[in-house]
Amino acid sequence: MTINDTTYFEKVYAIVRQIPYGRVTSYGSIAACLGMRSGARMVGWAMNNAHHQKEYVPAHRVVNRNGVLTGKHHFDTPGLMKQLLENEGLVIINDQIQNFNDHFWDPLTELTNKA
DNA sequence: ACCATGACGTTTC
DNA sequence: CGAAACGCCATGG
Repeated sequence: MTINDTTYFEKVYAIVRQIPYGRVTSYGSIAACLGMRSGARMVGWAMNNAHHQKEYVPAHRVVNRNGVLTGKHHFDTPGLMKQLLENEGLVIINDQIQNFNDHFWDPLTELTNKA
């Protein structure tokens, strides 16, 4: 992947790794945090590469804008993502996070305010 | 160098 | 309100 260093990939990983326990975020928010308007696809793509990273990336905490586990199929097992999220106290119904907005963690707001 | 694809998102029909 | 098309940036063939 020619991943030398300064790639948006690492930025995405950095954000995803900073997602608190029991919290979730969306690709678009991460993309926006990186400065991309609609680079959400790239974020998802980065997640795909996340599996290549030596450091574990809680990709299960990253879902689409609808709070749907779109990428669950990309995990080791289709049910792993849902299992992990439920393990964190989240409620998943039909591959969709209930009270998604309540568990939503915005990197822009959280990181900007705290950092 | 060009075309096709992708774990998304927004706008239009 | 529901579905479809387009847009975005980057990677792979």
